[in-house]
Formats: sequence, C-alpha cells, structure tokens
Amino acid sequence: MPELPEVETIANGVNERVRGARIVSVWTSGKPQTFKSPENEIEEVLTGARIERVRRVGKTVVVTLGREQGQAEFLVHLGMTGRLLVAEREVPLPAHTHAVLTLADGREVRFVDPRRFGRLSVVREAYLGPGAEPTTIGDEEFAKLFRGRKVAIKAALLNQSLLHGVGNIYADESLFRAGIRPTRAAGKLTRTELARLREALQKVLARAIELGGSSVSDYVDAEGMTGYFQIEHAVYGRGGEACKVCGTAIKKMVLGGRGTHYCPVCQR
DNA sequence: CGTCCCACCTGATTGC
DNA sequence: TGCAATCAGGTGGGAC
Repeated sequence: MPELPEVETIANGVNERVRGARIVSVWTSGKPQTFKSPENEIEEVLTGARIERVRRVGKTVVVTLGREQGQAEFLVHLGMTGRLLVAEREVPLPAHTHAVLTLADGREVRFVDPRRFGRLSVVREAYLGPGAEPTTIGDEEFAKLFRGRKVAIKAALLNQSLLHGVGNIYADESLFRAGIRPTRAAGKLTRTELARLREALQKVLARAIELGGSSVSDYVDAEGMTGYFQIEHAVYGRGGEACKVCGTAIKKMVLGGRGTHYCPVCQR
C-alpha cells in the first residue's frame, strides 16, 4: 500500500502523538510471517522502552527507543495494506490486528494488516535503509544510480536498493511529469531527461506529502484519515481516461509485474 | 550480479 | 443473486 508520502504522513502523525511516551506492555498476534525478528525479542525490546521519536526511512516507519539496556529501533514495514494507528483503548480492535503497544496513559499503538505483507522487526543500531533518499538526492548521484542499467526506468525507480521509498503510484506519476515512457532503458536516458525525472519525482513526492498521501483503497494515517493526492493523479488508476494535458487515452500495461500507466503522446 | 517471475495474503470488484 | 476470476500503494527468493 503505502509509499514514501504515505509512510511519512503516518510516521509524522505517530511521532506527534506518542513521542516521549512509555510502552508498558506489548501484545503480538503470533502470525509468524509478520515478525521478521522473533516475537519474544520484539516484546522484550519494546516493553518498558520510551518512544524517543518516530520517523520514515524509505517505506519503513522507524521508532527510536530509549532503553536502559541499550540502543534499539523498532521497524514497521506496512507492506500493501498495513496501518499504524494510535487509538484510545475503548476503540474496538480492528480485524487483522497483529501488534498492540499499550502506553502508560492507556492509549494504544496498533499495527493492523489484512494481507500480512507487512513486517515488524527490531534492530540494535540506527537503521539507514537500503538505498538513496529520493527527496534530497542531487542530479549527479541520481544519474549515477541508473548508469549502465538495461532495465526499464520504471523498474529501476521501484528498486529499493537504488532509491528507497518510491513505489508504483509515484513511479508512474513522476515519469508522466517528466515526459518519459516507463519502458525506456534506465541506462539510455539522457542527462537532461534524468534531471527532469529527478525534479518531477521530488515535486510529486513533496506535493503528495502536503496532501497527506494517496488513498486508493486502504491507506489511512495514524488517526485513520485518508490522503488527497489521488485527486491529482495524472496517470495512475486512469487507464482509458483522457490525458489531462493532451486528451489522448491513458494506456495501461504490465511492466515488471506491476500495472503501469502512461500517456502515449506526452511520454516518449 | 542483474533481471525476470512468482509466491506470499485478504478483500473488493468485475464478469459470466 | 452467486460464484469464480482478477486485481491491488510491496518484497524477497529462486531460476537463468
């Protein structure tokens, strides 16, 4: 589900609500694939810890913990349908809840994930993530990521070990705004095209963060509110509809197993 | 190593 | 209406 703007919205929302709070108890569901670290280790590391801050790294929500036993971070990857909610204890637990952190004031941080593609883990060092940060990367470094690569530029944008945080919506939207066909070989884009792509990507991400992300079906923030960037989607989810720039029908194809949307006239 | 494809899940929507 | 097929904001592992 969530890409960089959605994960950032969630992380900021959770941070504002629970920063400084103490975790007094932890419950986990026992569904094995949800837990990348052993469940008992997660419970042990979180119980009694203070939440120092919550931030986004790539598509991961990172909770920095204050503990007498030493540094640790709690990592929440939301997969396709994961939600991280801060709720009063009276609010009924949603179906598919896989972890609940109870805070000293009685509120709960809840991880809910119907499809169970999300993953929870703890690490003992500061988490940096696999790839470069797209919101701040410069032209030089951005261009270097794609040099010599034969894969389609869309597939390269989705590769988290190159750039972390870009997913299917923002790959399609930024390629449209840069006027680049998603199927073009990443290594064959010109310097000008790469500069346009970097700028388009950063503008799209910044605007989406402003609007609280895109809510296509499942996504909500820490308070359960939807985002609004889907209103500004130019191509994603608009197959067959008219291009907002030239009126041509938006095409939808499958590229690297993902639905891919583009304008055959505006994107070359 | 780079690239491709599929499996991992549930739920909503589409089509017969 | 009912039921099966298809499709989803993601990743990771195996095959080549």
